[in-house]
Amino acid sequence: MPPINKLIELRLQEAVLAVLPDADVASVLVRPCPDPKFGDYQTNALMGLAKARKLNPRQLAADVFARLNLTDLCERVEIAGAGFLNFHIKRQAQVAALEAAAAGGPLFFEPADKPRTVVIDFSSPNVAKAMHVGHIRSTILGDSLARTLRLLGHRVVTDNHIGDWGTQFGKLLVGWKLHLDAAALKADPIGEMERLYKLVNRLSEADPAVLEEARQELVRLQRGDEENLRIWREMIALSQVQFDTIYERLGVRFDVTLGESFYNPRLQPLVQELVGKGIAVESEGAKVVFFEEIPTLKAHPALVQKSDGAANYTTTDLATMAHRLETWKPDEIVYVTDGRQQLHFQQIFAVFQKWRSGEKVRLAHVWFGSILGEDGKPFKTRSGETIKLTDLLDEAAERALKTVAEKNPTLTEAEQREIARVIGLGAVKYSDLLPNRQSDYVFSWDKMLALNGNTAPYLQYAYARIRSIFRKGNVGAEAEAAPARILLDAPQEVALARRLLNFGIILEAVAEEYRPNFLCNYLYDLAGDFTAFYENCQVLKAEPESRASRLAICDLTARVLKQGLDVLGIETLEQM
RNA sequence: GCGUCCGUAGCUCAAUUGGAUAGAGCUUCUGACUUCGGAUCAGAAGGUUACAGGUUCGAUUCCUGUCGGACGCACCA
Repeated sequence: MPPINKLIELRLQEAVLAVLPDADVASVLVRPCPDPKFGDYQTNALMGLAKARKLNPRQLAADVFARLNLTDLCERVEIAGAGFLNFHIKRQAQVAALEAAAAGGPLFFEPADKPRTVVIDFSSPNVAKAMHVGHIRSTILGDSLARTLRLLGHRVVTDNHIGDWGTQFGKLLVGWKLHLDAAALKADPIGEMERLYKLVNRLSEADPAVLEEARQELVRLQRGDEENLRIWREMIALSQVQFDTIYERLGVRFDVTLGESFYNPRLQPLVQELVGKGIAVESEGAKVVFFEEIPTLKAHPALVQKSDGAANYTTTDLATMAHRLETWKPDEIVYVTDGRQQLHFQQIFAVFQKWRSGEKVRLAHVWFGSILGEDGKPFKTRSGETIKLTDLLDEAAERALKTVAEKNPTLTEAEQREIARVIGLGAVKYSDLLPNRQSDYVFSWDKMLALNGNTAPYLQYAYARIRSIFRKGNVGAEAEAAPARILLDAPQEVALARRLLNFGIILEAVAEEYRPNFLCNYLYDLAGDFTAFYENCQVLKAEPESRASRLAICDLTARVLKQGLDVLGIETLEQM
């Protein structure tokens, strides 16, 4: 059975169409009430419709109300305020939904009726550089969006667009050929490559001849010089080992990893095509696309070929789009990058409009703000270096370990370490996903690892506490909880049930707006509702019928918490 | 100069097509353990949503202006 809100929504849309046959009912949605005193669900869409048609909103609400038959689901439906419809769900309908989920049915969400194919481009680290804190938001956000869309039944292609081509390889090649420390490369390949780059960078600042040499090496690489290609491929391979290690640690998976260099053969034909179609024109020796018709881009033409004849990242991104369209025929391509690239994406989307105006694909730049230090400046080490991702994850686990050892000293050290790993990783991920992605946020170990407030450890604790009930009561969750009849007596039980039922609405909002923070806030609210239930409703010592019902409610809550955290890429623990 | 984003409680942050009384945590104060994990919970205090206008039945949300901040603006990606 579809979720209750969907059933109401469908019938509401039918009723609206009966009253206003030409209305666009896609925007006629049913939402949870902000305050339970209004009911369980509401719609405010009728006021919007009335406004657009200059109708009296209360009258429209009354007309729609007259066509609505919800007696099987709702105890009552009210017209309220300026034209809200408030729906009070029958207790029995809520119970039926809970029992269906407890009996193994879907967990308060259903697969999309129109599955889409979505390519998600995120993480995008650079060859020969350590992944640092700047990569974390893209990686975590992109992974979470991919997980959400997959759970909702969409076809998702995660594509890691590695930075494996560009001018930095001139300097790297000079360094590799003249200054390579083989032992250091073996011990720490990334560290050695970073050292080489910095070294040559310094040398070329002092000596123009070094800079020229780097330029020459780059040209040789671009022309296909055998030795340079070999070295370049080795740098990529060494870097990929590092990427794989970090992604495995983070639990992030890519379906496809194609570096920028993969698209090199397509660049010149692409430029020719753009010029041939009159989309790109020559300007100051370069090939440029102008946007006279777009006010915000009028002053910002896009360069697709530099005056030296080389393509740039705009060209590469366009070639990448073409490849993705041919390969997967996506309904949607999502780019998860920081907000500083907004102009760039406006440009390539606008070029794409001119170039492939027939394509229906939805292009989305899902951008995010910066991570700041406690001083409000970009997050760096004390000495001003960028913070390496491995160091960050190590420190998270270390800090978590201190707390675990203190709170739970009876566990073995191995157990403590595993718990600390999960908590530390969860804390880092959650603190990245919780803020509205477009705002900058201040990085704080103490806040993300706190056991109070809206944090991953708090949610993991809520989960562990539920699991503890089943351990203590010596009941297997499945065995005892599944067949139970559910009773909603205490107000805390009703509130918790209402929250559980809204899981699917939240998942859909996350997928629609690309905002996992909606889910974070939902899970925190859910944990709060559970705690109120936990404080007020005895489970194990309740009368048999009530006990079985409450165990089932506990199990459903645990499952939603686990599923929700999983969508955020965060693991749960049986004990912590 | 132009553009994008932002300005919400002392601090860090929320707020679901514009929606009903703007919510949390931290901090401060007051309480709650013969009860399932006190790694918890309850209560109190804290607001002219930067400012001034406008649109609307209704604005943190949309429009205009001012102030303040971050970021970006053709041959790096």
